[in-house]
Amino acid sequence: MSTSEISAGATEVKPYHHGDLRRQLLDAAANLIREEGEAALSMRKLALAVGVSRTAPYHHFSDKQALLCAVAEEGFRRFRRIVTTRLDTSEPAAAIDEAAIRLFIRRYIDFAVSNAEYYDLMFGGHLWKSEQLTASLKDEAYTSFKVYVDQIRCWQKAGLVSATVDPLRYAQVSWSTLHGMSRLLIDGIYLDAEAVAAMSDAAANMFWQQLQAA
Amino acid sequence: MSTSEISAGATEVKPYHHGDLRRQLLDAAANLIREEGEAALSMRKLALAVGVSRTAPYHHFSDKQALLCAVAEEGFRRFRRIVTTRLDTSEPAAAIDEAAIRLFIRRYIDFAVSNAEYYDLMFGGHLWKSEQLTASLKDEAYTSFKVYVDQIRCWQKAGLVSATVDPLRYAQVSWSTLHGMSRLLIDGIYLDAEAVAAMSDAAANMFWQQLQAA
DNA sequence: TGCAAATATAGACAGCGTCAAGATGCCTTG
DNA sequence: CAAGGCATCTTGACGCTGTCTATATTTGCA
Repeated sequence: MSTSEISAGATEVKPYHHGDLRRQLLDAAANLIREEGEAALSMRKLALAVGVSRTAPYHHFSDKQALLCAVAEEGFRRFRRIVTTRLDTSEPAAAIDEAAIRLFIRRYIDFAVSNAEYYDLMFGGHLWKSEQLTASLKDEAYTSFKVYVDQIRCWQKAGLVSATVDPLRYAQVSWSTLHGMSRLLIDGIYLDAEAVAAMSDAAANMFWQQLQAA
Repeated sequence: MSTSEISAGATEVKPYHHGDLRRQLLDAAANLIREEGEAALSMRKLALAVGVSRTAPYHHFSDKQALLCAVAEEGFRRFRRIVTTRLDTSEPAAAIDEAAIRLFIRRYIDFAVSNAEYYDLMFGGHLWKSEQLTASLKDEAYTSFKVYVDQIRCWQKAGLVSATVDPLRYAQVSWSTLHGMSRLLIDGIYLDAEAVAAMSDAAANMFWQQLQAA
């Protein structure tokens, strides 16, 4: 029973050239990481999962690292789409109160937890320490942060935030909080899933208080 | 030129039984991780570095995981020694102000950054998600956190901290901030080493404000 | 003295990332 | 329509990894 015999009977013929490998590799990689953890991802398993030989992926990604970078970029794309919707629904820069911050925090944490396989790659040391990360990825990350800082500057100019707040420092510290909560949850150190909402709200309270009077 | 000939001339004889393997493995592991990163640590390189055969370490640690757990435990021991000195120098629970918090934060961040090889293992997902981490390690971590929460409760009872603060939530959020800052620095995402002090102080200001009036 | 336990060793196996050489199909240019 | 370059996919190979098994050496206790 050769492959061609099977193919003749089946609807799928599986041509020599896959045609959509790059896309499918990225998706399969994200799935594998989500289900079995980043450590369990191997190029060989990945190739097997997609149904090609072990070295086929190397025609689309120079490296395992390059593949992981590409997955991370995908993650940043999703991240931007979710987090930048924080203002778009309401007025440009008019509405900023504790509830708005609460919503933003919940969105951030929710993204991190439910897209842990991407978040790990995006903000994990593995890629950032390697010096091999794509320039575009670096830009993407820095831009995201800069947008956050500028947002605060904007609120400050509009008199919605205390003038004594240093936007850069506030951004660094508050992002640290969000990142820390995300990491502790993802890494399984904070286990109490019910407490997430309460923690988020406590953080919102702290941020808001800081923004109002420093 | 056989080994025994060398030994005859040298001061070190290198007996069949090493005698101090476990200790030296732990130290060498920490050094290797510090110098080349956690990913670069292999049991074989470790054995080579200490001067024994590749399987010798398995008589002291059942697993690579078990060895990493032991290194992490060592880290917790150092951590406790450094961080719990926050009050011991001053009065029991009398002195608590922004300066004290600032000092505590700087100590925490400093430990994390200058002992990154331990911090990674102690609070990294690698060990915690694996379900294999030692019970004693888990206890050690939970105890550290509980001490932190109790400290705040104590201050609150003494009227040094606003009654509206929820000690548990505050502890969770503030630890998240410290952990987040540490991770971002260790992972090379926050590169500006000069900003660390400013960030720490900004965090202290935020914590203090929260503790005073919630 | 002798025997079990602790400790060290070499050998072997499957799995990993990745390089090199060869096979196959697609697309363009004549 | 033919030819041939190019992207893609394949198998083979190498050195590295964690760890199992079987064997050797040493220590310490009966």
